[in-house]
Amino acid sequence: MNPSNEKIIVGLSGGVDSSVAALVLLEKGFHVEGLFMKNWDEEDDDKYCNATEDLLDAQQVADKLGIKLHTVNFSHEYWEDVFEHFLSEHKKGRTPNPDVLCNQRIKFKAFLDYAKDLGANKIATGHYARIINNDGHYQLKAGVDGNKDQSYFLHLLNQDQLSQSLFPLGDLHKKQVREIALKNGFENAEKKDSTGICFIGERPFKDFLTTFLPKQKGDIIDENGRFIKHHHGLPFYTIGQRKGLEIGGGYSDSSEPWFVADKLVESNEILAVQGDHPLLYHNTLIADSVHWIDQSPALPHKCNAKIRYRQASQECQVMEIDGDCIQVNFMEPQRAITPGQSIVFYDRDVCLGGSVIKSKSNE
RNA sequence: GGGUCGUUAGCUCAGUUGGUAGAGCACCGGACUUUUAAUCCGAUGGUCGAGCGUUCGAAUCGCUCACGACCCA
Repeated sequence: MNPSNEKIIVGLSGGVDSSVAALVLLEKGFHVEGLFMKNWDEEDDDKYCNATEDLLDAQQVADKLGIKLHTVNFSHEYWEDVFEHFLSEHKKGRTPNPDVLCNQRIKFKAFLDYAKDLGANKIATGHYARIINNDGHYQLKAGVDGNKDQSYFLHLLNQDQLSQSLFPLGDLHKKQVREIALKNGFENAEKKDSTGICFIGERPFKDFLTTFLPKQKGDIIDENGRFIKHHHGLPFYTIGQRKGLEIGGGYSDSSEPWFVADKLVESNEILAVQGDHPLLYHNTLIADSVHWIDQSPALPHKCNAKIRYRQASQECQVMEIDGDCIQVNFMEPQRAITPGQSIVFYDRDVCLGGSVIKSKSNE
């Protein structure tokens, strides 16, 4: 197909990445338009809300590129499809990853549908990942820039979604992207990468959760069941966490820092341990809601996995328990396996899919 | 009633032969990072229980008092 006959709608966030993505597509000859999403309703004077200035940045880039910029508000969809799940998971003592769902339900669903209504053949985003078409089977591959690879967040996409999406930055390094932006006079060329929950942004997480979840105090106990002090509520802690436990000296003979080893939902207790404690390590986990990007590999399957974004891939074996549920055995014990987080599988740089961690154990 | 040992940063403690104080943890800030965390870097923080002495100079010696722990009556 001749690129000039294809209309691509790029998700322009106001950041460098999506801006350069749009530019790359233009240079390839596509007909490009931009779409700015606002998915989190908040007062414009909120100190953490940058939506207004992000839109200005997006508009500046659109003007510079001479493309049309649409805007849309998916706050309702975001709340219902992503945020409510996020809150209910936290209430159950798990640590969810909202951005994984955001991609599946918002950017590559609500956004995709909206773009097609605008006449788009495909959509594009500034993600650092690659899509490979193998005779009609779409593969998701890690971005060439290993430091920025975002395939972890995209592992819930399916064939339909991948077939209608483009990641123009997949073959580029972040450094190159900034250089391109600079060369083209984008005002956001030096803009700091956005972090924090997608669309909500970076803000003090505990304070943020407090506005949505009740504070149910409970006990922090050590491995012998001894009471140490109170905690502020299970949702405000994550397995493996150090900061925020507020455990100073004097609770044991050791002066090593304390970490959350487990969250005991039934008794509303946190189990804390000191230093690089064995209770922080497990070599097996159970996960459900399995999603494979293409066909399911024949199980058991040896591959690599990440139990958190930006973690080095770990060797493991995936075994089927039933259709939706798997067990993963690691070659090396893993620190702080966290229920609610996604485990994402890779064969080399090909992302196979992932699953939501349910529990951890040792064999 | 007598005796011993304690009382130093938010917490637990270290402070050499007396020369106006350090560590770990916690807290705070920054870097990293489209989740939560981890990790790394940095900063704040003490009139050394109180008072009086000895000394050129005391957290460090002496005395008194307060508080705490333990022991003996």
